[in-house]
Amino acid sequence: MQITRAGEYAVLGLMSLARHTPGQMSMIEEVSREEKIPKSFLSKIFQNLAKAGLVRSVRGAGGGFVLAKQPDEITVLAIIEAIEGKIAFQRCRQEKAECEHVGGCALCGLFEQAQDGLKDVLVRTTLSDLIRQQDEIKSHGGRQQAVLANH
Amino acid sequence: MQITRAGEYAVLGLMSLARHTPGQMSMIEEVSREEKIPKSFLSKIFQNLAKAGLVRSVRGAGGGFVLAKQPDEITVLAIIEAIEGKIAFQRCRQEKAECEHVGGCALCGLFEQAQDGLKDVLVRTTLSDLIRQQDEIKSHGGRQQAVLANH
DNA sequence: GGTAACAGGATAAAGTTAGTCCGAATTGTC
DNA sequence: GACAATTCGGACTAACTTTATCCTGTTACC
Repeated sequence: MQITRAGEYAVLGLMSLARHTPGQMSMIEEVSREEKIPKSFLSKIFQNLAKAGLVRSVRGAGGGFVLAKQPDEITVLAIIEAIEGKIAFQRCRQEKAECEHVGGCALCGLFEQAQDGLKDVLVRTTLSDLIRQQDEIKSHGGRQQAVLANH
Repeated sequence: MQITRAGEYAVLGLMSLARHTPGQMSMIEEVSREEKIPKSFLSKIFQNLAKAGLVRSVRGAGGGFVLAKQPDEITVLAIIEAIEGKIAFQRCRQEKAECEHVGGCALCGLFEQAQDGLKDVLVRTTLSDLIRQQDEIKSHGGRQQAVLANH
């Protein structure tokens, strides 16, 4: 029951892109150094983000990655699902509506609710929200609790 | 990002116990057959539930397992955490308040929120809620959507 | 003492995670 | 056109987790 590192790195990596001036290319090398993420792993992750249409990649000298959308149009849910696939707690609903266990479907219903609660939080937060929060944390010396910026 | 089978089996197994008259022993064998869960695996799971104090085990002939509390005192969260350990999405908050990634703590804060949203759903549902819902699903021929019994 | 039941440890196969490595393709520059 | 910079894509791997199974030991009842 954890977010994978790949998902975490994806969000951090995109935050790094978002902090740059819009349209400016960033190289894997840079982002990797900035966020302390293994370079070759990050490169794999960005490949998938490109496939998902969240970043645009440009090869060759002077190439790199740019956000494909505005930071406030990219939700954390979209990023995580791009890397980890659709969030799906329960096994049953996916294909058939009934499961073989006696109490199965009551449980599946509950898991669906739980999953929705989770998604709800992740879909309400965008890259720009995260960056704003991060700035606040930094400017207050990190002494305070996490800020709940979205309402 | 999934509930493990062990966690799922634990809930189903306890639902099975809860359907019996209070105080009546159930054997692994029975529950295993009823819920179609591998016997030896289920036995391991119940061992852990016993350690967590959710069931009482009695050895020897005529032994088995009984719920250690009333079904409405056992939340799904308690069951899942007994089997899978504390739900913890984020890595950072656990020990140190700061993480090394640049945008790290903003992200940790978000994950904490998401995790709370999830826990909230799981803690509001007890074994008896699940059983009630299951009865409703069955009595309506399973044609309807999952019932949201808790408010 | 025999049988029924859980306890607990060892083991194992399969799947997932977290990377690494390398050659190929693409682009800009001289 | 040669060369350097950079991503793309696939193969590979080591470690860990999940999902079990099996065997021996222990406890309780008769």
